[in-house]
Amino acid sequence: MPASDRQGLLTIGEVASRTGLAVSAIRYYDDEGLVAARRTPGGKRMFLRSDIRRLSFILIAQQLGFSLEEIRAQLKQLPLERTPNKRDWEKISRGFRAHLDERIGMLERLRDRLDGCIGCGCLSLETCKLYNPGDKASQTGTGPRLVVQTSIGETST
Amino acid sequence: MPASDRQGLLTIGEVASRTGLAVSAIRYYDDEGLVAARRTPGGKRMFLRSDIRRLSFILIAQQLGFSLEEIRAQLKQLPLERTPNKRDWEKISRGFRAHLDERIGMLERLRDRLDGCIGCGCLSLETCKLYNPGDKASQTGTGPRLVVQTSIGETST
DNA sequence: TCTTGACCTCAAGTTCACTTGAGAAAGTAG
DNA sequence: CTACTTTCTCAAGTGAACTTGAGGTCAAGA
Repeated sequence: MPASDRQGLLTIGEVASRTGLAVSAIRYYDDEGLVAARRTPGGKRMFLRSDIRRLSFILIAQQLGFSLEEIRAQLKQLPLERTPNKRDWEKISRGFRAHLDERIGMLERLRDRLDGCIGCGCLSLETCKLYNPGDKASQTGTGPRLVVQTSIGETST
Repeated sequence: MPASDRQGLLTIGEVASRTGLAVSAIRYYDDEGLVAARRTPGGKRMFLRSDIRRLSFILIAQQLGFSLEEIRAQLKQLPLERTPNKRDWEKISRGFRAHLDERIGMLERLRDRLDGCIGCGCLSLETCKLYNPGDKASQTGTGPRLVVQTSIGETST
């Protein structure tokens, strides 16, 4: 029997063409636990329609610069084995929105600073404190710490 | 003679502690042509003070998700061998600001879309057209194309 | 002069997010 | 049943952005 028998489940190829993702990428996300495909007796992956939503979320969050690790943390709030409901998604999207706001704020702060620097004609990132408020940045940590910090590690809710 | 003889030039170690970058990273940027250190007769890298500015720019732009390749393109507008002046930096920072605005706009659009989805309680990324306006995204290109596209490839000025 | 620390080069290793390839099995169309 | 497409696993490769390590040099202080 063709596609009608499969209880609304989708093959990896179908999911690929629906999301625009490569089949290999979807397999990778499955291996990494970002989605949880079930299997046919023959061992083929079958996806819930709601998995498309998960994958969409992954794509968008990635575009925003979140790592798969961070995205995985967000998605952990969703049930893997049942279709997520309203409440489930609301929780995620609220947290996501918070991160968006944070990121927008960071870019705006940077832009405004930059405006100031253009205004004074220097773009002296040292002087304007856009970068490395304390000069000796190397003492404050391993990597460089900027004013524009991101961090999605902990959900601040 | 100690640091006073060096005509205002900085060693790689000094640059590292000033910028918070690892020495190895600075060497890498030098190899990649993102900065252009001169050398002492003995072969040691010496940097202009203005190179700190270049490196600061690299750091900030990276935080915003620009690749070294893209950053290199921006920095190409600066003279490598002389200390960049007001005008030089103004040009860069204006282009940079444009990219910031673009990125802020993209995030705001996404946030507003997401608000709508939270409002209707679905976060149906498919339905809400946040992602893949035409469903069959795979036909519109190789990778997934989102509403939130970035691209800094061509400077639109 | 000797020693120490900062610096050098070059090759190889690392992490992330995948892709590619080989070889095999599953499922569908005729 | 045959042919063909899709899918499977597993290993290895890719590119970006560095880091690490080995082995050697340079320069300033005791």
